[in-house]
Amino acid sequence: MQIPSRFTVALHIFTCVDTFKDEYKVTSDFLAGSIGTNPVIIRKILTQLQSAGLITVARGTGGISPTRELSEISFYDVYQAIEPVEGGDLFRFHENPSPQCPVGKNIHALLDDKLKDIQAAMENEMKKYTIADLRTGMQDILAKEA
Amino acid sequence: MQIPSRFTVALHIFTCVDTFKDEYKVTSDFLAGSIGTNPVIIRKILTQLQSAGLITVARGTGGISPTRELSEISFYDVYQAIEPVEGGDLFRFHENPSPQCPVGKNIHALLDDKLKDIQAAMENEMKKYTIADLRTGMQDILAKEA
DNA sequence: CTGGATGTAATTTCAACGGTTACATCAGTT
DNA sequence: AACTGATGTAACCGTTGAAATTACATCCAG
Repeated sequence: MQIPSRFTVALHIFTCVDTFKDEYKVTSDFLAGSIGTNPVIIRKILTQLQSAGLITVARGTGGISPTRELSEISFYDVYQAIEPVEGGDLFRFHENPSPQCPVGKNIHALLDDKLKDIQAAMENEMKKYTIADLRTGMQDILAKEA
Repeated sequence: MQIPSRFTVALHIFTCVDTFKDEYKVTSDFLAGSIGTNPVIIRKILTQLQSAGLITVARGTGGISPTRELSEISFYDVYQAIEPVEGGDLFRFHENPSPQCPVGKNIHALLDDKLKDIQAAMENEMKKYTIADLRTGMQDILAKEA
């Protein structure tokens, strides 16, 4: 099972907003064009990013603004904003291990900390990258193209 | 989206096989009882573990045996055996970024290596744990219970 | 050859993702 | 005040995959 494309779409949104903020009015329609999807999909993701306090969205006129310095918005922040899994467990656990079985009774105690370690390793790596990296990375790419 | 419970089920299977190998005949029915699911689910997972070369399963009489030392079977080995995603990408990418848009055209170049880093961090942590850790961990738990 | 076990196809249920239409709401502009 | 263009959101659909279940063919030790 893969982490849904909402995550890469959200990163794409941040990159577009920063790249085009002085050049175009970056609306959900504009973003949908760049990303290749439906404006409603974009708006749903924008709503999630708003709820997480990462951006503000102006109604009526349109316009998306990050609420903090881009270097203070990590991939992990975006991931947490986008992923609806309550509890935040990366690994789904089978729900009915037998309480009669010595192994079934203790399998959670045995696995939980290890699974948390693995998840933490991923999340810590996510914290190392920020939207500012996307800004500079895209600027480099576009500078080389020109 | 969560990684499916097949993964924790597979780890549960390995733990049961090791814990009960001298005490019971560990069949798919037996395992289904401990795990709290259907024997066919177990058999499908056993088939995947066989295909990956991690275990052998005796037909007719039943019986499951790891093909290597438990310390040589990592969580990552199990994960790879169980997860059917071709290419093995953890992050799903939106499929139609616009080739007309400067950002859309370059978003893959911008993100791919970063996503790979994050995935690698998770997988490397998975390689640190082995089935031998489950053996000793479960033995400790059961020793304290007694 | 028979009983108990695995292998596997077929089907069902359920949930989530992504897409789409439709419409209410909002905020500048004229 | 009405218009215009944008966001917010509900409702629905199609597809996919997970997990469960039934049914049956196949295998092999005793």
